Amino acid sequence: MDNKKQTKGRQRIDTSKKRENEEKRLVTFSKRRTGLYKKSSELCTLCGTQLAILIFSPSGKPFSFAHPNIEVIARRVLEINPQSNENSDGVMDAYRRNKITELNEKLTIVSDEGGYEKEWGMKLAQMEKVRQNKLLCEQKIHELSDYNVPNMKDWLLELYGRINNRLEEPIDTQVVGMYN
Amino acid sequence: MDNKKQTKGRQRIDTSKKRENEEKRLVTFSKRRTGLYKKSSELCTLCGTQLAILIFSPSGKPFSFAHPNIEVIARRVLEINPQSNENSDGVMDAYRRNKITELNEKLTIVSDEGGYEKEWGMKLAQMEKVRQNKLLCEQKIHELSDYNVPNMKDWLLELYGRINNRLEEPIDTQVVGMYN
DNA sequence: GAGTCTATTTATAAATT
DNA sequence: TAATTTATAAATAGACT
Repeated sequence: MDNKKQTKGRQRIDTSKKRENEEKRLVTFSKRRTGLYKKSSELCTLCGTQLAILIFSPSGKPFSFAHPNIEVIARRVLEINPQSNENSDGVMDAYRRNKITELNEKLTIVSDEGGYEKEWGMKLAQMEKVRQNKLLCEQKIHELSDYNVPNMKDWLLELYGRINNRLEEPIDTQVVGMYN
Repeated sequence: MDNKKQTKGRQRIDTSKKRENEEKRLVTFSKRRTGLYKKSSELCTLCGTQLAILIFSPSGKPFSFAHPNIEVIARRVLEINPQSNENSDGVMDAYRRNKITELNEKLTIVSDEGGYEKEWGMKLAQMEKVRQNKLLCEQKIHELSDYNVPNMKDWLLELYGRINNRLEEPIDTQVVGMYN
């Protein structure tokens, strides 16, 4: 009889460093991003939370995921009753899951096409450009005296500033032009 | 010999509906949020992406996670060389993972204490209040004519609007007072 | 209520189609 | 170049501390 295993199955990878093989890296990005959306969706459903995720690929392409609203829309598109009590193992549920995945892809495309997220994508890309020169957290964050932060960039900067303030050894920071 | 199994082990749960037992729901929220942070962190490390997550618990308490900057700070705190090539299975790496988890918790606390995210938390809570009256995606989104969206709330609204525009059967939406 | 331990479910790396 | 398959790694529900 044929006891030879057909594949080596899942192999352990080092999650503490970047995958250098570009092909593998792209496949991993796609698979794990999908997995992250699923986990996020489940967290929201199980615990009744709201959630938003933004991912910027190295090229600056933005991906996003939000819950529960995408789910609400999915139910609408699939004509599934919001209070449905179907068991998650059923055939219909597998179908639903696929549809939701499709819809998430559509969400990404839609928001990307509109150029809407490009706005943020560009801002982050600019930040990244600066970061590659000098680490962001080594730059001074000042003039953020109130908490009425208007956008993602400032939110992140503010957050880092706060962490920085709590470090035993404060990081000597200074602002370098963020937009050039 | 004692063949009796000590526990029933992991049991399957229905991920298509909210956990009704509050104690279990809180445990699940804590465990899965941690898991989501880990997955997010790995995605960023493996694929070289930037990522931000916002989670609002039903009570409006905000949690956040951002990468790679938190990692950069973690390395600093742990005095680990950024270009370290240690294998992820090593003892030191387990230690590092724990420290990063700790730091993520600190991040949440820090940003929460400052009242910074409370701003958003309140906005989302207000949105939620409206949503419970009438689903958000059933409300009209208008006057968002440009893409220079100033905050999270508008970003979400804009996103939903765009999805809405692509649906075969447009949702008849209208704005209800968002802040009362 | 946070951490540990099983047993099991779930995610996914690599191969394959 | 994107789906499917296989085998294994990783996450986690429930019980216990």
